Amino acid sequence: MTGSEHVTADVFAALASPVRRELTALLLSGPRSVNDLASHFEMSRPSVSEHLRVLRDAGLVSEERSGRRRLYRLEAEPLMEVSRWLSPYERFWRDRLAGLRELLNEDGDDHEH
Amino acid sequence: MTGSEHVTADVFAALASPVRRELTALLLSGPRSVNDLASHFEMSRPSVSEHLRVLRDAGLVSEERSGRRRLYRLEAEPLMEVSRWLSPYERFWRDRLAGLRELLNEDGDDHEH
DNA sequence: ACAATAGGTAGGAGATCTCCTACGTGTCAA
DNA sequence: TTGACACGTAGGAGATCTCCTACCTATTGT
Repeated sequence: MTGSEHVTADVFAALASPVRRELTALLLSGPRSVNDLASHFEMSRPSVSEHLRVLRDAGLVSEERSGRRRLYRLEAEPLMEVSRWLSPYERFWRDRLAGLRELLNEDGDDHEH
Repeated sequence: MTGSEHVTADVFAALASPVRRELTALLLSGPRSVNDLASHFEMSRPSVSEHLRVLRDAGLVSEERSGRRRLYRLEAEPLMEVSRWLSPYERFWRDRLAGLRELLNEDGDDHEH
């Protein structure tokens, strides 16, 4: 049992591509159609479609059909999982920073005038 | 300028592999040697070395030579960058949850007895 | 000095990723 | 209905990833 690894698995893989991170960033401002999204990239529209499929498979976006267009919408859950995955590491670097501050305080004591 | 994309770039790619996420998890408890790390995997030690190289290139770990061993240590900075990358999305899902709560409250009003 | 230990590197096989162009499907407007 | 539009899918070329087995170097203990 790898615990949280199961769910987080392909979310990280999906976010590994700069194009897909840019897509999620574009969707922060609200749902958008494929052509709208594709217009922000140099690459062909079908390629953007494929990136959207990867994001969809990871649960990061959902699609809603509206006439002949499809609106892609950002989904929060997988991102919350990334946040949860990150939390032990947050504790880790907080401890590091705390240790650093302590060290600086000792140094400050030495140099008090 | 893609802003935060620059630094975050290969960090996400490095974390895309389950093996490498497992490696960083192992390093949470402190620095470890390569053999120590490799013993937790089915795969060959050279392959683990390669994964460590990817993590090192992303700045996620550093190596310290100690005799004939090399201790790998988790580095906080790249993880903090992931956290910073995540923060606009945190705002996004907080808004979503707030909207959901509001909806539930309205629903509660309808059902008051 | 020599064998054993710790670990990186080379080279390659096979899988996967990323992009393309062509083409198919559903929907709207005239 | 017919053409234009919005989008997905197929198939394939080339790059990259992931793992392996050699093999090499540096360090330690005897």
